[in-house]
Amino acid sequence: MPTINDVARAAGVSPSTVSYVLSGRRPISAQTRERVQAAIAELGFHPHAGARALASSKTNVLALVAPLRLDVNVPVIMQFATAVVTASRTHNHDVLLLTKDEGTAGLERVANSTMVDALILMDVEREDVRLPALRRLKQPSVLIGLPNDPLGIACVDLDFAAAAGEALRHLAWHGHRKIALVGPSPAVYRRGTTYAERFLTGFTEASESLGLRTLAHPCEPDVEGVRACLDDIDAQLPGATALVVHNEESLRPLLDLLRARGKRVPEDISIVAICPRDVAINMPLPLTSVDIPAHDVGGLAVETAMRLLDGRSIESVRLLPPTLVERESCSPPR
Amino acid sequence: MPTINDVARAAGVSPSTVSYVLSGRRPISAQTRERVQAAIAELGFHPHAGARALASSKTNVLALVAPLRLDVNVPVIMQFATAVVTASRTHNHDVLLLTKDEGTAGLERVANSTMVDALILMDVEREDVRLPALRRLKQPSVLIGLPNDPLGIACVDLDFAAAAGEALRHLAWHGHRKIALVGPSPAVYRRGTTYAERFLTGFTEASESLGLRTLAHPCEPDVEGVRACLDDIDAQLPGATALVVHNEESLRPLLDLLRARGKRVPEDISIVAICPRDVAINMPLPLTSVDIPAHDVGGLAVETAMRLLDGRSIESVRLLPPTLVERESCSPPR
DNA sequence: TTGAAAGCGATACCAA
DNA sequence: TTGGTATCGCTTTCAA
Repeated sequence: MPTINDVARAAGVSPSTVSYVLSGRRPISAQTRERVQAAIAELGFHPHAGARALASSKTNVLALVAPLRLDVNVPVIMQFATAVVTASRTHNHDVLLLTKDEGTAGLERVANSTMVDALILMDVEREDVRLPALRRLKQPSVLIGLPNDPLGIACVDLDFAAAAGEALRHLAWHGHRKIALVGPSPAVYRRGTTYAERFLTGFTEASESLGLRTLAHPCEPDVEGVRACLDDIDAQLPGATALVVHNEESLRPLLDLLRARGKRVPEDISIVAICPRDVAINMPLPLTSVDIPAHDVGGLAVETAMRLLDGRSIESVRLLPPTLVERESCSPPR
Repeated sequence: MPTINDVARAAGVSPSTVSYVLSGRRPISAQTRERVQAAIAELGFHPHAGARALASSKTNVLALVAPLRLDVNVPVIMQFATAVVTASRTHNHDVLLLTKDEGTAGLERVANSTMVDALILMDVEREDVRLPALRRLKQPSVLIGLPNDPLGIACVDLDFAAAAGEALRHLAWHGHRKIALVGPSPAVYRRGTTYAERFLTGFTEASESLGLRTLAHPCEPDVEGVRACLDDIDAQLPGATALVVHNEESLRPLLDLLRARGKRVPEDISIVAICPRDVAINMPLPLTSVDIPAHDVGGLAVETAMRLLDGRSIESVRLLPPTLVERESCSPPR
């Protein structure tokens, strides 16, 4: 492998000149630049990442901490990861993938050994034990999610409270007054990722301000769970004409069950789902939905990290406004 | 951040001694070791990854190239990734995540700039254009999958041909003679990942050697696709008493449809699925299945990379034997 | 506009 | 069993 010195020699310049051609941090005459670039191309020179990191104190690598369990919503996780990797590349950074189960130790390891310039964490919990450690690192971090006390750490996420508002407003506009929320499983609430409660809070508040009769019910994402959930809703909010479904995995069994019970969507019951676009589209009936914009959120996380790295200003908490897209699962109640 | 020199000074030894305490590549007296370790702990010393890489020509990082599209089987991809990261950590390596869409350029970038010691690639195609580039790299690579000409590159995967054999043998043992294969979508065959054809080949061969009447049919993984597939099977192999389903996403719609048509599983029709364990288990009816052992395959890929890195011998192609687990979807035909 | 040279922080060879 | 030190390949300051 040729080094910068080989290139310098071949081009008849000094190593520093080669470095400056590469980095553009100094004006170089067109002539010299061309000679250097020719030499680089000819020799097939590629700067050594480790040497660079050592000399410049920059790795051009971001750490991405993902929950690699299967009990969370895998496709959404994957979308975040894709977005983070893609966005990182546009900023000339690579991504080191860590699993959440390495916990605090993993973060400290990669940060303290200077493997990464910044960290991005997914699946952040209410009282996330990793936050104190993050605050101690010399690298900045960005959370995808919103813990109770984000002090000193940048956070980005969808505005789930507003998402609930959007969903209810849309249904209310159609004339629905009795609306039930099919929420995530109790396990999700217990686990302490705050998006579930933020959604619930938004749901409750919007319900009041819109003067609706509503019921919120958690739901296990299998056939039995959905059945139980629907039964409870029938019992506790009889005559409900619409559902807000904040539980991606429940959608299919839910639709199946409604069909089995002879309830047509949207004629007999309207549905607004909170889920990624492609999920909403690929249901038997295209669902009106509030998008979970994993791609945008991931991109924003990277953008935020970049700003942090070059000292630009950031908003410490950035919640993306939700977008509701009408499809075919909502109509006025009969 | 303290350096190795700080530690050396604090412990009253030379930097090289600290290095040897860290690496264990030289005998150190218990006394010295303790002094050094105390100094390390006290100062909170962490070796600088870049400096290490520069001096040792080892990064302790593996590249993992994943297809981060959503048109492939996302949960399985995720399982591979999890397995690779986890296994890497047990070998004291980290994982740099690349997307397949960066193509050959991405591989060359991270390899030539010495960001990684080895590469692991998923979603390898029959005539994968990346292979020639891989052969030119100074780092070794391991493929998850099996291209046409793997010459010089290590490959690991499930033995899909044997998996088909297992499935058919199990059904034949139950007494089935007319068996249809619900295969992946035509797009999968077209795309050129070879697992589909390897399975098909195994299916055909086992069918002959067992003297069965079989039909293989691709299947789009939505309701309409499954309906069309079942109709074709009814027409072309009337009286089939069992299905082998090598199409994870089709499983649910398939089961739904069979139920809708009044066909009970396994009383009226037996099913063997080829899919990850958890998918088979979480169906309405626990399915007898041949496991896709993503975790093992991922672990084996890392293991192979490690052997390659320290010059131990490897088998250039390693296909894991399939395991069939009996659950509740098979019985003798009526 | 360019060059010279001092680091960056480890490893590992050569000595003792 | 330990120490001294050249070396890895680049960046960046200081000088010209």
